[in-house]
Amino acid sequence: MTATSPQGRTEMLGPDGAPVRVLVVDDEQALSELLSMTLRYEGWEVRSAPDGEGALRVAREFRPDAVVLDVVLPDMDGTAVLGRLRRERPEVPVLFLTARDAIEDRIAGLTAGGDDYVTKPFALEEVVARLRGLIRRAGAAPAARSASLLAVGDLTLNEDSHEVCRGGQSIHLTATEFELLRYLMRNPRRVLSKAQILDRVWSYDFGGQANVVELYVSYLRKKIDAGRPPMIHTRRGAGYLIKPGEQPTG
Amino acid sequence: MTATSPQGRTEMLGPDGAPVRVLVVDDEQALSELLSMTLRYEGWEVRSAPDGEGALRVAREFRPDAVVLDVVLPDMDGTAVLGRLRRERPEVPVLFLTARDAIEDRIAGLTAGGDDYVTKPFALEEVVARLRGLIRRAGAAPAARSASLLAVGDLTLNEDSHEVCRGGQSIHLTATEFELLRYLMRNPRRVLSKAQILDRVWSYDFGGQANVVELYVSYLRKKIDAGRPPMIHTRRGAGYLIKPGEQPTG
DNA sequence: TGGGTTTCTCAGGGAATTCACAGGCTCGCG
DNA sequence: CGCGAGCCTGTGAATTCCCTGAGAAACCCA
Repeated sequence: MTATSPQGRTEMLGPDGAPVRVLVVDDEQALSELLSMTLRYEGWEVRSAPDGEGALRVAREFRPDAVVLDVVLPDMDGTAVLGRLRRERPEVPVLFLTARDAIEDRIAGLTAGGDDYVTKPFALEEVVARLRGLIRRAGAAPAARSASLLAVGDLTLNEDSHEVCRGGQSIHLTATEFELLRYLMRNPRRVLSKAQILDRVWSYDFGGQANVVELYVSYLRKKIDAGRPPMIHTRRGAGYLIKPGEQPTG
Repeated sequence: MTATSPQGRTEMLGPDGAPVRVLVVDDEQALSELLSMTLRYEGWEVRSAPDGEGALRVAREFRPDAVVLDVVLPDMDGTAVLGRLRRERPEVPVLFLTARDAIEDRIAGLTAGGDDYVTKPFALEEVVARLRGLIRRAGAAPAARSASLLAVGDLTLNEDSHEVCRGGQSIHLTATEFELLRYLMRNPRRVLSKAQILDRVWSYDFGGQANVVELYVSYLRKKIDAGRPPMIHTRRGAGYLIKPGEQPTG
């Protein structure tokens, strides 16, 4: 189900070893494309539809392993799409996209069966992570729904419990700090520019100063690297990267 | 996917073994030509368009493997071009060109998946490097997105982590030093004139003295060659070249 | 509604980097 | 052997880039 490369980056495969298929349903074209491209880059096969009817049509022949579904669609509402989708593919997990101020209990109703949701405007890293979680849990036998654990050196990050430890010691992070660390840890030993980080960790409509990234790197360092061999490194003029703290080798 | 010529220069080939096709979209003619020339010299097949409409027309029949896209175009903005481009070629990676001070609000959310960007004024070597990265990663499965490693003798340069080692020992370089070394190492055993180096490693609007090149070669030697068989050589009146340090064959 | 938490802006300070300048050195040629 | 163009490199100034403290605004939870 999951293959690990020499670099430690993992690629998800479907039940039959073929790439996972994801259906994106959203009527905002720009958003739909942003999502599709991002998910493709994760190695998934992606199809998209702009409305409920289209979604059902595509789903029938594409047979997706997961669906990203905007709750508000031009022709029918999320509940209806979900219902008719489930009639044909009862087991497919769904990630809902919803406005921030959506009615709470309605979402609760929608996501009853192990589904999940993110609120707009979302961070791409968030969507990818949730979708990975859904797919992983849907594919694994109920007893074997293992947590997905990222590790770099003596630093570990549990994507399910949001637990972060360094050297066995638990560390509390805020949501943004966690997201940033996850992105770094999913790309160990790779220089990530501030703009790249901004694009993936902050919501797509963030219009603020680029130095929030610096700020949050600073926060992370205080919590992760304090009094220890530093793992978060600055490449001046290029960006940041995370790698195991080198033990002084003689 | 990558063939090595007798000189050690590597040439990229597309998925089908044919040369990689790149589409350049920029309305500044001088810049567009500069880019096209440079990319052609890399061994790629290049077409260009001055505006969004032209870009879409060319893309349709040229079927590029990658696109270099100026965010600001006369007829429509980068987002619109991107959207319509993606509708026809969903998987094509895009390298955005943007003004330095437009990073925050324009690019945020634009660089989905594997896309990337450079800010004007850029160094040609930077554009080529990023484009190579995009094409390489777009062709590879996510798990196989290995780092691209340049090596000359016992000197290695990792383009992902920006790590440079000689004889297993890590060496810290500044951004400009790194860029210069990369250019040298991508052209081992080949004499590069100071003018060539200036054109590729420094931004195209650099207006300073030509002896910055001498200066930075000097810096590099101190870090790379210090107390070791020299790898960076001067060809008086011609330029510089890098080659493996000869072991004294006495 | 109120207090604690989190996110983010702003600005000052500090350090790394870039670059010009200029004097000294070297190589190659006459 | 001596000269001059071309190259090397020390010095130092200006700049850019990054870090971080302080505080305002937004958010969350009871």
